[in-house]
Amino acid sequence: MSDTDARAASPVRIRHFSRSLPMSLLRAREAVMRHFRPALRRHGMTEQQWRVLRALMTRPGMEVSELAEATFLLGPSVSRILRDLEGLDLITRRQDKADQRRSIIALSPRGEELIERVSPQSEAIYAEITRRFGAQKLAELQAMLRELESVLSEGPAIEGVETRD
Amino acid sequence: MSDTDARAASPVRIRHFSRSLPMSLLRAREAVMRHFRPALRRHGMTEQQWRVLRALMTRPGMEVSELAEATFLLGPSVSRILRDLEGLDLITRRQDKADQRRSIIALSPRGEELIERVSPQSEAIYAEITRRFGAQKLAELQAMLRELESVLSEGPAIEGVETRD
DNA sequence: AGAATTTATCTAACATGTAAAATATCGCAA
DNA sequence: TTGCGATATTTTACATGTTAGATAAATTCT
Repeated sequence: MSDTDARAASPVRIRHFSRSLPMSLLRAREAVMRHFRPALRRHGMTEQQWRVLRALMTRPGMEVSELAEATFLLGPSVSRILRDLEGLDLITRRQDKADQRRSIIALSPRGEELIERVSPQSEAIYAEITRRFGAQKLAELQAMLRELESVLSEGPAIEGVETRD
Repeated sequence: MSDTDARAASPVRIRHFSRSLPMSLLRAREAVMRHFRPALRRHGMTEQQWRVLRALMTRPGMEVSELAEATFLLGPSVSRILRDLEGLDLITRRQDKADQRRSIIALSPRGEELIERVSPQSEAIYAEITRRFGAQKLAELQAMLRELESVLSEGPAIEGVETRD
């Protein structure tokens, strides 16, 4: 859903919403991801699989719910992706002895190899993005994004008029 | 794909990538969209359908490729969404007499009614987002996002090392 | 001890993202 | 006039986003 200007009598009643906030965020993200995607494809990996593998690098083992949070993926998506990664022998899964509802997910040796091969390219791309945009500006943008997220996640949900259940 | 710090010998070899640029953009967008989604659901509409209908408000008729650009949706997605919207009687489709390959898409009367009902809620939500974050800061954020997109869309694609076809 | 509630994860179903390919139409050169 | 390349859109196939619900295990209460 996009933002709108105040209703006006002009023919263009709502600003061109490709410049709304959600759209701007989407376009910016696509402009960034477009550069990473080819490298991922060369290694037969999707963006979401990469996010999972990257998250698993940070610790020797993670629970599924932790992975969902770290990767910002929905639960059902993580379940399916883990199923595929397990089939590709890129991760291992074991049950938590203390709580059998939980699984502990870890990188397999093959998964670690793949990460080793992809990481240098990922870093190189990010370095070039930083160079083009400017490290100072990037830090400012990150701070603003963090603040936007924080401001909107605190306090009550915003509802439109005519709320009904 | 996420950003990375320079390789380090520390145990945390790559920064927690939930704070990478792509992830930050994704989280920020979700923080915004989370407030819009309930209102859309109350009208039985998905976010993408709303984007298409909103785009159609700006002109009496649009081509499919124009719609894809205005809504930042991929061609196959637009095709499917238009099929569904047509089935819901929210849009009309006619062939361009000058070029029969092209379709001209327009809002139907029902579509216009729906937009009239949803728009006030959308605007109210956006106004509250603006109030919470600050209009000045929002403008700055928009400008930075636009610049990021511009910087990354000009010049050559960035490729990682070991490029091979 | 047993029942009820809560929690963690997975599955189902459908919409959309994405890459590749197919189909129809148009424009241009020979 | 015909053939070829380009263009616009749709379709196919598969991955993921999303909501809702199912299953299994743990915790809490009676």
